[in-house]
Amino acid sequence: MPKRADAQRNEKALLDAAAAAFVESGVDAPVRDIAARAGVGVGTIYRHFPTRSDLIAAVFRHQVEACAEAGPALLKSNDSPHAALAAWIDLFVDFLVTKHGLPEALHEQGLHAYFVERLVPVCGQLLGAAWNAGEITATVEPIGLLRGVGNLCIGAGRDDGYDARQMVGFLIEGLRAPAGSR
Amino acid sequence: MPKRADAQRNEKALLDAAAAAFVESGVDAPVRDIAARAGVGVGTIYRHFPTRSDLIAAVFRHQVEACAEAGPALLKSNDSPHAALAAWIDLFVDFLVTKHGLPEALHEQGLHAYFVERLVPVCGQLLGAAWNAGEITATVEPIGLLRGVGNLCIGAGRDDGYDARQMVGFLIEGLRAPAGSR
DNA sequence: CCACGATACGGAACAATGTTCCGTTTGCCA
DNA sequence: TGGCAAACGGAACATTGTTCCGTATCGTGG
Repeated sequence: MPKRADAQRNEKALLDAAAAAFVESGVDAPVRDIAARAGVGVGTIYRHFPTRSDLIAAVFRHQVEACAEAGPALLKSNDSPHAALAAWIDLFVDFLVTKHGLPEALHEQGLHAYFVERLVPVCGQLLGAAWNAGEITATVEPIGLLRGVGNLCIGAGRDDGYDARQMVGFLIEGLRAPAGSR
Repeated sequence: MPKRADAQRNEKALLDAAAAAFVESGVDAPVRDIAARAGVGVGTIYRHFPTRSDLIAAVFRHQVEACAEAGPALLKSNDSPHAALAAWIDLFVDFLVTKHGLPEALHEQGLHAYFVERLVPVCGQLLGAAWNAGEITATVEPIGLLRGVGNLCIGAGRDDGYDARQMVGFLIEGLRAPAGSR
């Protein structure tokens, strides 16, 4: 049976309010603020999203999806698999650095599971292709690489002297270094 | 004028208690737990260490100091400045990965300031030497590199599939990549 | 059109945590 | 030993995520 009309309305209002709050105050925006913005009580949030992480995941689902789907496409449109991997990671970084607080939130239980489930297979495919092409000789777990990149994005966009994109660039470039030099 | 005897005693008890709590529960150990361990009230903690970050900094001061002092020595004992840098970063990583929660805490205001103040100059010296030797061609801010390494250490030592040391290895190796390939 | 049961809602209440405040206790010196 | 500055303890406050339950609302069967 379909949800009640008010429930559907509230869910959408919550997603909109959360998105707005995340833009304005970062992903750490307090649950109460989001509830107030949506004009509902906190209980309503928790009925729709059992955990703050679930709400965050729901808000960003579309963008994560888009990122995941871009993987195979990049593999086709790039001559070198390593270049495709670099381009894909770039997309991931673009996504992360524009969401204040998301990279740090990525360590929360539920959110972490969601990102891993959706993105690790894609990363694995790109990494595997680069390995097969001989562009990478080290044994790297897809999940390890993604977590590394996610971690490097922590604190990006505070315009102090930290350039997450540059650091990710080094990391990806380092993957290519010949085994002998490591 | 020297501190009162009980104050001195309590400060030492607090440092010991905090160190023990950090080993057992990580750097996130609640202030109340530390106070209880030391047999003092929370007010006493705040009189000695205005902020939790100050307490953390105090507990690890010796190790940070040792790390900082190792920099110039490594520069002398290594043929290549890049190798010295790698060795020094290794020391830093060793320090971080053995302290549950420290890398994430590194973003707290006071703690961050302390680490930056003490370690950035050392990192800058190693980085400068590698640059002068032509082993690094990119322009990298010492603070950026340190933050990157610190970030990569987040979540290390939970023995899930994340190998912070490996990621840091890639990052440092990536510094060396010729400018044309970036 | 209305009553009624299932569904959903609101927000008070709880737990955990960092931090502040202030009445009380204690060390030290004259 | 008396007194006071220094230090103490822990209750109290603010901020969070989360849970709970009495109340309001929706939608359907009559």
